[in-house]
Amino acid sequence: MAARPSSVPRARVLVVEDDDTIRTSVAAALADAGHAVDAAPDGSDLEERLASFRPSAVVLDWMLPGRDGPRLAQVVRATSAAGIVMVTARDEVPDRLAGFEAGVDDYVTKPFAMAELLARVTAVLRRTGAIGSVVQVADLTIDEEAGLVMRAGRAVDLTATEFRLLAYLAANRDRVLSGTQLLTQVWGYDDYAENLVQVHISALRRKLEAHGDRLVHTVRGLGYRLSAPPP
Amino acid sequence: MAARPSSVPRARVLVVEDDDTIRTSVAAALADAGHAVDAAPDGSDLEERLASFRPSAVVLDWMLPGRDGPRLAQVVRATSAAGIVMVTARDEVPDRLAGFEAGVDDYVTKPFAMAELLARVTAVLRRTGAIGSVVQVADLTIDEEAGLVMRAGRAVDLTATEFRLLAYLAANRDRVLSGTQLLTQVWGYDDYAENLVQVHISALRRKLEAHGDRLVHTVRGLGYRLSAPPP
DNA sequence: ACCCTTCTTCAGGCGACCTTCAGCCTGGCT
DNA sequence: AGCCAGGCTGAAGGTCGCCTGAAGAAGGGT
Repeated sequence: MAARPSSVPRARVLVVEDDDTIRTSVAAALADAGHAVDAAPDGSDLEERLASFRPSAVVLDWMLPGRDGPRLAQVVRATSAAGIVMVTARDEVPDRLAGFEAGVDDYVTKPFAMAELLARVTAVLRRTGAIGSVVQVADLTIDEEAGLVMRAGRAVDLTATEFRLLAYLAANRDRVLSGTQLLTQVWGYDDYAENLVQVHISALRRKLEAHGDRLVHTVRGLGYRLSAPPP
Repeated sequence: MAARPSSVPRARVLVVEDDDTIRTSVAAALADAGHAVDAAPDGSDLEERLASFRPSAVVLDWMLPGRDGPRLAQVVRATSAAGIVMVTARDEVPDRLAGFEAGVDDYVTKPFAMAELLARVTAVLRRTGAIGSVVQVADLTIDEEAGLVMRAGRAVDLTATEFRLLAYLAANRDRVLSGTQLLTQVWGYDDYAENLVQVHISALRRKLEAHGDRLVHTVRGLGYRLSAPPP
């Protein structure tokens, strides 16, 4: 297997599959793609594994001894934010619908190409935010993984808090986020701390909008929103 | 189209597909599922549609006249946070991989069951956290969660009170709401404050009907009603 | 131990928004 | 046509939320 570039993002992935051959090969492929992998033949100790291993994605077999796929999918969704990729031999439309109803993010039928499973797991990881992706808003570029922010081709120097604030705004671009929401999500505070958010928004604007239009919009009475300026 | 309760989860979905039959049926199915839908036969004006319609998900054909799927997928990812569901007739593993490399979230092959496409779009919407209560009346779209109001594809800037007023009218579309009712439900006032409501209705109309027909109708002696203009 | 950066709190000032008022308009009735 | 109640809207005052400079507090590095 070829050495992979060191820039490939890593995440923790849990594999639950009773077929030994499939389980080990899937686990090996995921590990080779740079992810940390945990594997189990059934879902008997799923809760514990979720709690200790804290996976960002779960590859789940549909037919399992003991509790089956749908039940387990609900457990995963209820107790973690992990994405779920269901793997199954059943390939009828009603089966797939049942899977999506149970809350899975993707559905792959056996036999499958390992590369495709990998691609789908990667897509789910990207979407759940487990992989820091590059976000672009107008001429603003935010590279979460590298911790880099650029505006109109020029690097912008942000403090740690400012960066987290901007990253959260970017992850929810075009949506209004209230002060309380920002405080809990960016700072982790439960109670509302006056104008803490205001001050940091202000600082962010000063740096971000030094050489460009307004990107952080305030929606009076509601909160703030990151979006491209109107033409 | 059947009437639906306004509490059903909804979002904005853009469909780009050159086959007229498929495009209209997909658009209809999505609309019937309660989503606000925009559709285009090709990706020529994709940027504009993304900027104005601000979809939370894009259903994208792989083979399109002009710029093709992968190119368009990259445009979507670079300039918006929308999830992407690729629809294609090509069903070889390398094709799928190319799709995922381009950054799509899911991949459906023709022919597909409409229910499955819906399920996959829903899964993507759920994962992107885009499901909220979106209400559409004629060419007016109200996204309560994002705090967004759009008329004929253009964002409308409302104050907090105007937004609450419109949201309440929309939640009770096609029903007449008295001044007192609006005052208690939107303002929380017990006593009737003269023409407070009138003034705000007036402001709402000025902004809403700047580029379109009348949507807020006054029913003399009874109150106001939000409904599509007669054809 | 000191300094420097960053985070947080405080207070003043400003502007947008809400509300009221007054005059004009519209539609329905006689 | 004329009248009248109800509806509409421009203008103005006051309030409240937001912005920002400045100073204190906390953490990290030398």
